[in-house]
Amino acid sequence: MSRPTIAGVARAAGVSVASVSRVLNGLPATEEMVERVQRAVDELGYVPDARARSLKVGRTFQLTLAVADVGNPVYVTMMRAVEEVVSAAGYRLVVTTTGPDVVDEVALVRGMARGYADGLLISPIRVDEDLVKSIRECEVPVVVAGNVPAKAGVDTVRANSPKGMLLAVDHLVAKGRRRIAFLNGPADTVPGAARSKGFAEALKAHELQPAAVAEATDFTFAAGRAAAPDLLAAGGLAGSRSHRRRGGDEPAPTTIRPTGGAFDAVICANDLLAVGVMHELAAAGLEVPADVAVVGMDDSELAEQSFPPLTSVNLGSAERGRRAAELLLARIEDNDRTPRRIVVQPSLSIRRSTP
Amino acid sequence: MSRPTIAGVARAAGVSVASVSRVLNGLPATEEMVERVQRAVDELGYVPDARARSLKVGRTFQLTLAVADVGNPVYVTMMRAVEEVVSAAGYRLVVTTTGPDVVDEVALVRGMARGYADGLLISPIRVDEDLVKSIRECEVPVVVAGNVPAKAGVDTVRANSPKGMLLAVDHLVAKGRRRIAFLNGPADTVPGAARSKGFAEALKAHELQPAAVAEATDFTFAAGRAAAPDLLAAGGLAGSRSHRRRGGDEPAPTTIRPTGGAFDAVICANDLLAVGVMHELAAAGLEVPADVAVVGMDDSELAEQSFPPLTSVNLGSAERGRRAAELLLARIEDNDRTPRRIVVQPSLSIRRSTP
DNA sequence: ATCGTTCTTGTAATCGTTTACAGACCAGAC
DNA sequence: GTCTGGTCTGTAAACGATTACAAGAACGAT
Repeated sequence: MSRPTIAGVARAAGVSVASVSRVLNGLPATEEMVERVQRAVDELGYVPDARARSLKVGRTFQLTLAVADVGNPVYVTMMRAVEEVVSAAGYRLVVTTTGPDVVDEVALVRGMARGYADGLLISPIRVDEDLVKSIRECEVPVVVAGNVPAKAGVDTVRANSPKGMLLAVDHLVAKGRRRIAFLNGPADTVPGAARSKGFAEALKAHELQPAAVAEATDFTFAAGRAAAPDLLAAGGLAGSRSHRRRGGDEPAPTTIRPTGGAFDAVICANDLLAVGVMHELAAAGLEVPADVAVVGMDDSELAEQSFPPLTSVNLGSAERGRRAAELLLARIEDNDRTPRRIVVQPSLSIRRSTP
Repeated sequence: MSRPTIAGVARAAGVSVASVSRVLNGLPATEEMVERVQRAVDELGYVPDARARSLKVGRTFQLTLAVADVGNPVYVTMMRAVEEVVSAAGYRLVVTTTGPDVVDEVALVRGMARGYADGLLISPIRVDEDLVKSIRECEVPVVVAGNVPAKAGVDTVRANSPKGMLLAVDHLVAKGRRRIAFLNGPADTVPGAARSKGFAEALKAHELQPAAVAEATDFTFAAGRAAAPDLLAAGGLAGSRSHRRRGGDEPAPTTIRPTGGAFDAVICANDLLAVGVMHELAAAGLEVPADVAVVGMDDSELAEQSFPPLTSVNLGSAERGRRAAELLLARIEDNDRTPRRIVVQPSLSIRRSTP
């Protein structure tokens, strides 16, 4: 036997479908009516069909969060924050994953027109013309967690990577490190580009030259490990298992060897890369932070789980999630409001991977 | 202007809605018809409404995966495997998160009757009568990744925790460890109960007594850290910063001190707990694996990311995800098949946290 | 008793699709 | 020329809810 419909309930209660619908939605009705309907509903175990309902009322009370890589712990922070806000507002949150390809994201955004959800929260890793276009034309409200051109005319919440980079460099310099290397993710991604620029600016602010720069093929642990040898080689540290050990708190020598020299600190574009690098540093016989200080970005749960715990730039992922969710709810409420562009300020979570 | 409907397309193409629907669904039509419809669709940017479609055909072509804790890396392994299988079959996967409370899970299962998806894949952390009942009565096919009574009459895919425990103990014993401690998660959970039983059996098989047992309040990193002091105290290792150091490969002394003695190995009910414990061991001045060997369970991405990399019991999360997804697809195909109960065999991923 | 309010309930249209059914058309066979 | 059979297309009825509108009931005021 198939599941009961509102017509079945109406029949069982001896009333009309309209009445059933009304009591179910809390519209005024006599006490007796409420009671009869309630009984029939309980008896049949009736549950209204969300598809039919949303077809009629034009809302699904679902929101979609699209993330590129479920394996990246920064998303769990963000997801938790988003979930909290939207569920408090009476929405269900469903998460879908796009691949690293921008075409998947475009397909997803276009697909929103099918009416899966009332809004979309997307954190694109790569952005191109197509994606911007699809977002602008999207049938449902979209907010982007990340950097997208203003002309897209869409609400955005983004991090301040350059400022975050500066915090990291400030900290390292204050601890006496001068030969700072940088491991980026793919530079053709939004965060990759931002962090690359930020790193250059931050070093310039301190009148330093980068000690070494490398680019991983992905924002993943494996890519971080794979890229580390290049970085070590560029820094003249490759295979230096016999690298001189210094006492923990003794400041690094101040002789600044510009680019190409050995480095005493490395900043990584996210925590996964940083943890990957730390593994390779250990394998090369280098100690963190004594020989090389390591700074990650995102301040994800992984940062405190790693060993040594990772000093990491907190780019406000929880706050970004929260603000983005709020923007989305506000836009669903009023689609004519002018798009906001929120920038969340970073902070530095200092842990033991830096002196 | 609102988004176009099939009627708008029909008007623009000068044909009937039925014809539009037919060409869109690839039913036979003349070449000219196909071409006219196609043109109108492209011109208007028409995208069919999934709600209306699924209301009529009774299928959404969506599958739901419900996980308890997005922060647990074991789920990313599983999620990836599930995603692969279901997307190959032409379904969208949406992920929702339940809390640690069984009432949330019951609500979710009941809610499936609203027609959000064609099937549900759930990995419940706690199971009670209500949950079993709600699963049995669920309107859409459900498969459970985890252990649920056979009388629930539902497809399940589960791990073999006792066997996995045995692999861990075998390995530790082979390396000369005899005083083995155990950090469990909450014992009132499905995995907690299974692992507790498995640990006891595995020790018995080797005629050993547990060196110490503790129970964390959750399967999380924080809970692992919080529970570690108890474990160390129970093992007489509390605050033993001056603990005697042994050479790395030298076997532990064979004097077996039964329960209450210091331990030289600890098995943790999942990887997060294990990493939490490793942090506390380090804080207590103990070295892994020289002083204490550590074994995790799940063999999640975190196991290889941790430092030292964590020896972990692979409970087959990827395979479980894959098999569970296949069962779900098969049941959607034919809801009358008799429920299968698949058990996935474990293996041991040996890394550097054990000698 | 009649009228006009107000409150409650039922009838039927609607949301955007799919699809059963019937009608139109055409070709070939007699 | 008529009939048969086969395509192809259009009309209209679902799917399961919400809701505008109308009708009926109750009740007090005149």
